[in-house]
Amino acid sequence: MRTTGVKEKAERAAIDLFAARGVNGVSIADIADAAGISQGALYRHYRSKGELAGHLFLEAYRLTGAELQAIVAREQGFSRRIEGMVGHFCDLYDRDAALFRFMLLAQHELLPAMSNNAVAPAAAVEQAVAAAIEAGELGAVDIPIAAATIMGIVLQTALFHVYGRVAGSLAARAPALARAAIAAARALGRAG
Amino acid sequence: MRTTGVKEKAERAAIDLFAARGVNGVSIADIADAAGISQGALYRHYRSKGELAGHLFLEAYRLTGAELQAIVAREQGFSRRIEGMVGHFCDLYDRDAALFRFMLLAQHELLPAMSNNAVAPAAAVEQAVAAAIEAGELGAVDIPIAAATIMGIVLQTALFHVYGRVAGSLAARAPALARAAIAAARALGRAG
Amino acid sequence: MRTTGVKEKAERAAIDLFAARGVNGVSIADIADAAGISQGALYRHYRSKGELAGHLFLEAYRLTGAELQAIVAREQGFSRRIEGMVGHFCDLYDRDAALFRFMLLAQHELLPAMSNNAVAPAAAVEQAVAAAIEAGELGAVDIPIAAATIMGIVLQTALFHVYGRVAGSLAARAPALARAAIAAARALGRAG
Amino acid sequence: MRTTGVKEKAERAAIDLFAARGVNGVSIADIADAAGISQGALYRHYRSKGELAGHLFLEAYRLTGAELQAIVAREQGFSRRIEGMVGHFCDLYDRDAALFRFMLLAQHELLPAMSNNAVAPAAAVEQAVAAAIEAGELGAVDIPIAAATIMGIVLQTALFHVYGRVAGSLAARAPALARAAIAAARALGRAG
DNA sequence: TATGAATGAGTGTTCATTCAT
DNA sequence: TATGAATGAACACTCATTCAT
Repeated sequence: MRTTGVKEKAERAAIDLFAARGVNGVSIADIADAAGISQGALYRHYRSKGELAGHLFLEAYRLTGAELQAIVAREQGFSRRIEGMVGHFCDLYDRDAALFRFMLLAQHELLPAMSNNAVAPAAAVEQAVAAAIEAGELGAVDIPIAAATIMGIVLQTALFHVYGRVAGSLAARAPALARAAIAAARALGRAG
Repeated sequence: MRTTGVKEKAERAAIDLFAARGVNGVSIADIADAAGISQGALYRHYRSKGELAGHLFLEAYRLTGAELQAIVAREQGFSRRIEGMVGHFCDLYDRDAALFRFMLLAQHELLPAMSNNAVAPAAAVEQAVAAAIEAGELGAVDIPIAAATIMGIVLQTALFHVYGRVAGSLAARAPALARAAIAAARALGRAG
Repeated sequence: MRTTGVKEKAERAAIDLFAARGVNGVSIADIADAAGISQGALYRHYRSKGELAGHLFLEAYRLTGAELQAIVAREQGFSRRIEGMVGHFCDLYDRDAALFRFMLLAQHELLPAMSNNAVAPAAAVEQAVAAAIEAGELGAVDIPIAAATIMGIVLQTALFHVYGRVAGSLAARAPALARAAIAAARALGRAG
Repeated sequence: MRTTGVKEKAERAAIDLFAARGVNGVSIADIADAAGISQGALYRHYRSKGELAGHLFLEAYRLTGAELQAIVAREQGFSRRIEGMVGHFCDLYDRDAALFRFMLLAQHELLPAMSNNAVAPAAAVEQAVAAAIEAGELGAVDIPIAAATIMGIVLQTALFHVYGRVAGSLAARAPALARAAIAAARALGRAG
C-alpha cells in the first residue's frame, strides 16, 4: 500500500463537515483545509463535489441497508429482527454520530437523484414487516407505514440526541425503543 | 390599498422552493423568478435571505407549536391528546405538504441558530407525555424519548409520503398512526 | 412662501453626509432619511444624485470664488488682500466645517467635470498675485505656483484640523497663516 | 518561479484607477479588466477591495514617512532638511503621479480607519520643525501648524499640477518651494 | 502525482431611479 | 405635490473546477 491516505482523510473530513453544515454549506476549500490536502488532490479521486457527497452517502446507505438485511436473514421472528435492527441503528449512532447525521441530512438532497431503492435501509425494515405478516405475527398492516413507524421511532430519537434533547448512549435506549417499535407496529394492525 | 402582493407571492414561492431544494439550494433569483417579482423587491420586506428563511420557519414552527399546545389544553387524557396532535400533523401535511417539508428540512439549518425551545412543537408533545405520567396513564417513561417516539412515527410517515413510499391522504392514516404512537409510548414504560 | 423646506433640509443633510463619507459613500436613502423626507421627493428638485452633488459643490465653489474676488476688489495691496482671503477661509471653516470639508473632498470627484475656471477660488488668489507682481510688490514669481503656495498653507491647516492634528478656532490662526502665506510668496521670487 | 505577476499587475492597475476616480469610484471589475486578470484572482492576494486599497495606501504612506524620517536623520539644520523633504515630495510626484494622487485622495477615505500616526509623513515634518525650535533656528511656532504650512505648499502645488494649473517637472520647482516653505515657517513665529 | 493559482459563472445585496397611488 | 414600493443594473465576493508547474 503506497497510500498517502489522501482519500481517507478527505472522506473523513467531508463527512464531519457535511454532518455539521450540510453538503451545500461546505466548500471544497473547507474539506481540503480540514483534511490537510490540496483542493486539486480531491479531484483525482472524485470528479466533483456532488460525486464525493453522493459516493459517501450511497456507501453508507448501502452498507447500512446490507447490515439490516443481514440481521433480517440471521434473526428469527419479528421481535428479534426489530430488536436487532433497532440495536444496530443505535450502535451506528453511538459509534459515528457524524456519519449518521450526514445520512439523515443528505437523504433530502441526494435521495431524489437515486433510483435503486433495493439498497435502502427502509427496504430491510419493510422486508421484516412483510415476513411478520406472512408468518401471522402481525396483522395486515400497511407495510410502508409500519416501516416508517419503526424507523421514525429510532431516527427521531437520534435527532433529539443531535439537538441535545436526549443525552447519553443510544444503545442503552435500544431495548426500550425496540419494544416501542414492536408495539407500534402491532397497534397499527388493530381495528380502528 | 395598494395590494401588489409582493410579500405573499415571495413567501409562497420561497416555501415551495425551500421545500424542494433546501434553503441553501435556492437562490434569491430563483425566488424572484418563481414569484414573478424583482430581486430588489424582496429586500423591502426582508433584510436578507436568511431573515426570509428564518421568518418563514419560525412563523410555521411557532404556529404549529401553538396549535399543538391548544390541543393539549383542549383535550382530556393522553389518548385524546395524542389523537388530536397526530390528526393535526396529518392535516397540516395534507393541506400544505411543501410547508411541512420546509419545516422538516429547515430545522437542520435554522434550529441551531434559535434558542427559544418553548415554542417548539416537541414541547407540546412532551407536555402531553408529562401530564399522562402524572395522571398515572403512563409509566415513568423518559419524556423526551417518548416525545421522539410519538413524533417520529408521524414525521417519518410524512417523509415516506414525500419520497413516494406512501400515497394518499395522511389524514386517513391518522387513527392508525395515533394508535401506534400511544402503544409505543406505553411500551416504553414496560420493564425490559 | 409655501415652502415645505424639502430642498433646504435635503441640501443640509447632503452636505453633512457628503462631508463625512464622500459623495460615493452616501446613498439617496441616507440623505432622505437624514432629511426626514422621501426619496422620491428629492427627484423633484434634482434630476440625479450627481446633479445634487454638483449643484451643491458649484454653488459653494462659486460663492467662495466670488467672495474672494470681492476681497481682492475691496482691499488694497498684496498683504491686505492675502490677510483678507486667509481670514475669509478660516471664517468659512469655523462657520461650517462640513461645507468646507465637502468642498475639499468633492473637488477631486467633481472638478474634472467642470470647465469654468473663472469661478474658482484659485482664480481670485491668482489675480491678487498677478496684481502684486504688476505693482512691484512681488518679484516675477510663477503665478499658479504662488497661488498654490498661499492656498496650500490654509487648506492643509484646515485638513489638519479635520484630522485632529490642530484644534481650536482657525480664525485665531488667521494672522499667522496670512503672514506665512505672504512670506512664502515673497520667498518664491528670490533667486535660487 | 511561476511569475504570473497577477499581484503586480493588479496593484498597478488599482493605483492608477484609484488615483483617477477614487477608491469608491472603482469596481473590482474595473481593476481586473485593466490588469488583464480575472476578478477571482484578486481575492487570492487580498481578502477584499478594502484590504487592497488599505494595503496599497499604507505601504505608500509608510514608505514615504520612512523616507522623510531618513532625510531628517541624514540632513543637518532646518533648511537642509526642508530642502531634502520638499525635493523628495517633488521627485515622488514626478516619478509616479498616480501613486501620489492616490495617497492624497485615499487619505480621506482610509486615514480615519487607521490609528498609527507615527508612520505618517506629517510626523517627519513635525519632527524637523521641533528640532529647529529646539536648536533656536525657529521661533516658538505651533508645530502642527508649521508642518501643515510646509506640507500644504508642496501638496497644493502637486494638486495644481494634477488639475493642469501647473505644468512641467515639479523637481524643477523644488528649490523655490523649499524656500517658500522655510520662509513660511519662519514667518509663523514672528510677532503678530 | 500533488499543488495551488487562476478562472468565470453565480451569489446575496445595494442603490439610483421610476412610477402608481 | 409627496410617497415609498418596485425595478434592474450594478457591486463585492464565493466557489467548483481546471491546469501549468
